[in-house]
Amino acid sequence: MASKITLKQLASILGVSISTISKALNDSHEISDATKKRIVELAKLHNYRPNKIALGLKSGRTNTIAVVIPSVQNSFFARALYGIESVISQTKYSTIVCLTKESHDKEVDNFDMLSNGVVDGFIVAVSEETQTLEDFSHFEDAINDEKSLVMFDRVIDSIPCTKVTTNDHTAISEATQGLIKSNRKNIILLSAINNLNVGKQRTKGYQKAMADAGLTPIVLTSDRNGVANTLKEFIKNNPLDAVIALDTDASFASYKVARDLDKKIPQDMAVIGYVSERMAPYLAPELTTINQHSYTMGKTAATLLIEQLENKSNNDHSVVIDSTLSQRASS
Amino acid sequence: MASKITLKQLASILGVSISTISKALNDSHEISDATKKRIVELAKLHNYRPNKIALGLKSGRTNTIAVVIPSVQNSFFARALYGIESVISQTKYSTIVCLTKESHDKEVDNFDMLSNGVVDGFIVAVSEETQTLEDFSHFEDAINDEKSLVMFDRVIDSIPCTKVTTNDHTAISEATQGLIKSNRKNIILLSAINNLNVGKQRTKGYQKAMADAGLTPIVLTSDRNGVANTLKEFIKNNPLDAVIALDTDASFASYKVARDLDKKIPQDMAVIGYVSERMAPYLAPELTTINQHSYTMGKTAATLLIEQLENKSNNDHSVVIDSTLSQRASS
DNA sequence: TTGAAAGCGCTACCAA
DNA sequence: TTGGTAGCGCTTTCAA
Repeated sequence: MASKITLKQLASILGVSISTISKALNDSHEISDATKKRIVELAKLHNYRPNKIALGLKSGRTNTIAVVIPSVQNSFFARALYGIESVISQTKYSTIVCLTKESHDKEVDNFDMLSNGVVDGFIVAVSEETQTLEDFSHFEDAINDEKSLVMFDRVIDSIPCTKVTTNDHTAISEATQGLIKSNRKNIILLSAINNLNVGKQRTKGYQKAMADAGLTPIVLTSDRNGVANTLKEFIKNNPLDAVIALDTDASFASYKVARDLDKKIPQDMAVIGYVSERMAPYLAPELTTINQHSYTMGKTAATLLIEQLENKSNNDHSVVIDSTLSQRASS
Repeated sequence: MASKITLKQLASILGVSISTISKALNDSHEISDATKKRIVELAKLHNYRPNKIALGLKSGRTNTIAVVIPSVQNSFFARALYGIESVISQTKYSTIVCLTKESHDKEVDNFDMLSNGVVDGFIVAVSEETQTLEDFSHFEDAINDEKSLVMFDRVIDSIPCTKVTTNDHTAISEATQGLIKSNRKNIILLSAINNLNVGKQRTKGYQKAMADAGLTPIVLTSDRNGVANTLKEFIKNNPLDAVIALDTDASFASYKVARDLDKKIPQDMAVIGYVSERMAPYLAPELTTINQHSYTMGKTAATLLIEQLENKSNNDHSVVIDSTLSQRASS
């Protein structure tokens, strides 16, 4: 069946006016049941679907929202996206996903591209580069364009919009305190993401807890590939009885180094890490993690955006989702 | 700065006609350099951006393509998406990502929603339910609507469109043969994805290799959570010297069971699995994997779609990306 | 109960 | 070199 039939064509087939067709299909009371029926039947026969673009032009709204995130390979964002999608798909809205790869240019491009009539709102986790450059004009433009905007996880305080964050800082502080309470003294922090703001935030939580306890914080940073060696070199020359690993690579690397150097987890070396809840039980021993509840964060961000879109309430409130410690055998 | 300025407004500010503005902004030779300059300056001042929706209505094309995939939590699709995105973002096109969660309804909804003027083409990995129900009318409709269509990984043979697949069947056959050659006799296949067609395809490759060698194939299936126990129970009552694990959960579970039962990998039990190339080296011993080159598959699918979009060549050809064995220490 | 016409923002054809 | 106008597909007054 050749598709792509328009109101106009339908009208000429039936020999009625376009507006009659339009009204009938929208079940207007202005149209008699008889003609309504004829029209609906013909439309069904031809598999008529209203052209979304034309509707968008007319109404100024497209019922589409954009999710702009750095990556989808990172399990945090993958799961957050899942949460977002599960909310949006229950509504009349659909989702555009854009990946920035932490690039400011890409982020700006996406906003430019989508702001002009393509989407009604944005859910964004701000790219690293944008945070570094402190160039936020694309966000301001979007707000001026009367787009709804929700930031999650990576947020910019100075932009007036709804924000969904996690209290990472606190969670990691508490985790550190827990380690201290169980008599660990040489607690180091291992990170393959200290180029990222998130990494720095988490680091602060650790440093504060250590300082409060009168202990010296030690932060080991590296890139993804070098993280295992960085830790290994450190252990060879320094005492260590606990590691807090800031990301998946650092977490797995800690286990690898423990094996290589014949250190028992948690006896010789406790480990607390960031790994998806699905993965954690597969490690031996099972890894104690800091759970950021990515799915919930995504759902929350989406719910808030939808509310804003519907009420047009120019809301600018913040929600904090508590990160929690998932205690397992490694600490 | 209030945005959302239109040609019409620009025209009234400058006291010229809309078409003059349009032409000037498109750098038409019909317009004098002087007025062109005035207009471009004003446009820049007001941060004018053409309305994408209006352009779409006019041209019948939107320069947007949809990627319709089951999930993004699965590292295969996450990486494939990365490949797709890296190609698309080099072009004038942008990407809409839709997640079907293996649901036929969601897949059909997405196609319905996007076919009417929203996107120019589709890249799709067919959902499991669609394969089971064998209801492919949404693909046919899309083709009738003259949308470009590329399927990857999960493809439907009977639909005339470009396809990018992998020769999983062969790769796993060869892996099995390798195991046999190194004198493994009791090789079992472990799968948490045998509800999926992909799983069944892979299983066939294993079965064929075993049968060819005169060995009895043994297929252990389970869901994600039960997979470790399924293997454990089997080992307690049966001889086993190699495991081929069809998915990430089965792969990790094999390691867990080996630890629990004090089996050495690969001495007592060889393991070949499906795990992202990033993860494999973290396992002890490092896991031999079947690498599907997800990134390459994504890039290829996107490249083919773009070509089709540009040439309007109604291409219907297939590309096979070889899966390869990444030999590591576990086998 | 039905239809004609305007208009969403833009491009392109044809006149001036 | 510039401007008027039609039209993309649709909704929505206002008239008939």
